[in-house]
Amino acid sequence: MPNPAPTSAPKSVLAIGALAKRAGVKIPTIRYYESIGLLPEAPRTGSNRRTYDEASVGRLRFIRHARELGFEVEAIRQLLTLADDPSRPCREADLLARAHLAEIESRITRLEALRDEVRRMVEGCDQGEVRRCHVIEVLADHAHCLHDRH
Amino acid sequence: MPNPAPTSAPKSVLAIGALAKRAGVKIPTIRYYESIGLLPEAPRTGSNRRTYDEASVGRLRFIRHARELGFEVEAIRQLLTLADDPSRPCREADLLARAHLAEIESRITRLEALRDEVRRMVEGCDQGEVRRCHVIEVLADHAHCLHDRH
DNA sequence: CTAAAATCTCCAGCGACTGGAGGATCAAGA
DNA sequence: TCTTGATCCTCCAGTCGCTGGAGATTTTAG
Repeated sequence: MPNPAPTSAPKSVLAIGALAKRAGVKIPTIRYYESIGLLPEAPRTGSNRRTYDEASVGRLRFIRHARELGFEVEAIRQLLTLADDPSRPCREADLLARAHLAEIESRITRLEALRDEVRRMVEGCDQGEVRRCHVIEVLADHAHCLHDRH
Repeated sequence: MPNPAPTSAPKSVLAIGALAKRAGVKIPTIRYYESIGLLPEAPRTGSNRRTYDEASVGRLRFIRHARELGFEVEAIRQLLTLADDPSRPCREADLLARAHLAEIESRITRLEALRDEVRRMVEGCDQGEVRRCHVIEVLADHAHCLHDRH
């Protein structure tokens, strides 16, 4: 009895380990995402193992990518809701991303001030005794700093 | 019965709340620092309240400042050990700070890549439907990104 | 004297995972 | 067929650096 669609694309049902590899996240992270509702509850095999498909890979990659871009889980939850309903206006996603952009820029600014501070600190060190150590001095007294806020 | 030293310079013994204000940290944070050994155990009054002095203000400011500069608690612990012994060569403090500087610079670089990504994402949005939303697209597919690593 | 403010200890929670214990199940080789 | 090792399951505890609440006590101001 010939198979109608011989070796027809193995349907690609993935175990959690395979999904983890494909999406580049650790297994416990996947279970964690499921537990907080970022991923839907995966269908189980008879022996209670989670099963995934290609769509899962996409969704998980979406999440991972958003996390790498620094989005918080709550923001991702909103983005996923948006992404799941393609007919909605994307203004919300846009606003989310814009807020995130502002946050990133602020972080960069603060880190640059910080970098200047630490650089000054390191450059002022004459490698002598701690007694005269610029690093220690600066840490002990904010007045040595150029910036009020780090 | 006259007091031998009548109101002689209040010795400036600080309660935890006063210390918190002077050093700019919250009260539970002070207790937390004590619990992890960043601050020594404070001497107590008869009624079990912690007491501090000017030196405590300095030490706590040192810690807070180092935290603001992004040092981890473990690094601060080391720095405090160094600062407490002014006769030691400051090479260790210098190395610590240099390692920290490298870390900061790396963070800035990664954040800049991230910022470019998100900026591109936002600028590509035509405010239409999610169907065509650049933000969603980029998040769904890393291939849209300029950088491999964020 | 009383009422409010400050402090105490203990414990739980945040976010975003990470890892281990102890047990079940699967896939492959001898 | 048996066995070994890999993979999976759940549950729970730990990470880091705090933060805040409950409930009890003590200090301070009016």
